[in-house]
Amino acid sequence: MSTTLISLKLDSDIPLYEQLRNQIVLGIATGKLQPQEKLPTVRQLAEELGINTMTVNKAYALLKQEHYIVIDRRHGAKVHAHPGKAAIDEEAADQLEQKLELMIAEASLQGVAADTFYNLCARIYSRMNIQKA
Amino acid sequence: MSTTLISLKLDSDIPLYEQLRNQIVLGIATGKLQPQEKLPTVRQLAEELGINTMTVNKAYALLKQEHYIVIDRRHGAKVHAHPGKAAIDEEAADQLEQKLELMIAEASLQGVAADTFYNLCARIYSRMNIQKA
Amino acid sequence: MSTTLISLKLDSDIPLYEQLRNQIVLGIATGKLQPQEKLPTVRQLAEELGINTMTVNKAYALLKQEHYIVIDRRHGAKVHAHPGKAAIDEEAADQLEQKLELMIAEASLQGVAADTFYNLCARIYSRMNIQKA
Amino acid sequence: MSTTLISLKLDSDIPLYEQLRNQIVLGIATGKLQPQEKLPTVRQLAEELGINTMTVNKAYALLKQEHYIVIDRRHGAKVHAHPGKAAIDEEAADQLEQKLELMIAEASLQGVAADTFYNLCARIYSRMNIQKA
DNA sequence: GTGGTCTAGACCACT
DNA sequence: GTGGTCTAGACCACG
Repeated sequence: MSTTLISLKLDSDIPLYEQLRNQIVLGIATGKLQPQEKLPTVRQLAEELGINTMTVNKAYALLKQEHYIVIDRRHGAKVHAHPGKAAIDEEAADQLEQKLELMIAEASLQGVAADTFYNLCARIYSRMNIQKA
Repeated sequence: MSTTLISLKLDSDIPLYEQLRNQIVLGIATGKLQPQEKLPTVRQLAEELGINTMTVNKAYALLKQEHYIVIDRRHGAKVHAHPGKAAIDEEAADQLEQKLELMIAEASLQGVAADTFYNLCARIYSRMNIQKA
Repeated sequence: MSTTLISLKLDSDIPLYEQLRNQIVLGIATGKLQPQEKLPTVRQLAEELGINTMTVNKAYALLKQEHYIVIDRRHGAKVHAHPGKAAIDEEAADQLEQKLELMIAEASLQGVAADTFYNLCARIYSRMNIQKA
Repeated sequence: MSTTLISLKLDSDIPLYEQLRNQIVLGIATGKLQPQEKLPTVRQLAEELGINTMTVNKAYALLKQEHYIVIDRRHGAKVHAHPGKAAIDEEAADQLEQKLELMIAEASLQGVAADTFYNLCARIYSRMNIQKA
């Protein structure tokens, strides 16, 4: 993983560990991080980013819990082998719908029409190398 | 406003004032709260929800700052008259794109295909009474 | 006084009585309200603006206290005869300086250069019919 | 930051959190607070000033929202790096003009001539270390 | 140790 | 009656 993938904003409202988690998720979805690819060790990544190892640790633990990565004692952390394999559970689906609903509501009230919103989605999809589930 | 509109989860990781803000935004976007409609007073809502007035106050202040509602000294808080009037600024557009990108990435990795995602969007749009700007 | 002079924003952060006071002060400074000119009665103005008489009353009392108007029991409220006559007292001068200092500070931090600021002042002066003191 | 920078008037009609915000803005504009400089912690400042932490918190939140300061989760609040970078938006410009108009009107009616007013501005500008944008 | 959130209860300004 | 402000003191999330 080239570290240029990760850029943290220290003064963001989003916690560092969450920014880190988000960017790794994005990396996986876009194919910049390949299935089975080895991630840097907690210590390496922490040093490169200039942040606390605890913070990286928390991000990795979260990613593991969400099945985005697997942690192997012998080889460290690796991207999960089968992206999209885990069928979406009902809870995650609900949460997705709620978040999307709020986002669409906000966009609409700011004057973003449905067409514009769909176009934006399409643009995002096209620039992601979405892995077939 | 029927209070059934609002339901707070006390054990959520989203702050109460933000949950409140989100649900009011949703109420406006879906037309359950009409433009110019009067919102409950800070005290009323706080009592009904069993939370502190300061918490409601913070939510109202946030909504006011975002121009979702206006505060009339004589009659309390009201839904803003012109939903969708305020043109989206560049910063908000960027933020929308980033949030949407992450959401699409997560959905994809959970096996939600683009088609499914678009259908979900369509369903959300159809149940909102999007106000013409 | 033509009432078109006054326009209140019911949802402003500035109290109604203060908005009213400000606009009358502006009217006097720009010459739209002439020295000795009779102001509407409290009741008239309140009705025209659709606000409470107490609010108008408070504005008039404030203007009287600041010597912008005089209140004559027989003829109601009138604009003070000698605008600019009352020499500025030290307290008012201090207050002016502090307010101006804060305003200049904010403007500067928002990227308004001194030149731009002076131009703005000049424009304001030119569109006021400043009465000779 | 030397605390002598801040002096609150408990009996003022300006809220404490706003006085605090104003004085910090002034400190930044005058260069007494340098870009990137660390501000006292919420607790420290509250104790020094003898006020509640929530009040300081509110002032900091306001300054953050206005982009005067940034909050770094690791080290607390700091003065923003680029003073004057954010271009003034139309709304802020309008508000500045209105406030300045009222101020000039009041000054004129108190016998402050245009020359005197310009001199006052010049004095204020000269004692500020206006940062180049 | 930092800021962020929340509570219970009080007082004030505005209309 | 409304929202706005402030306090004292508590707990939590983040790093």
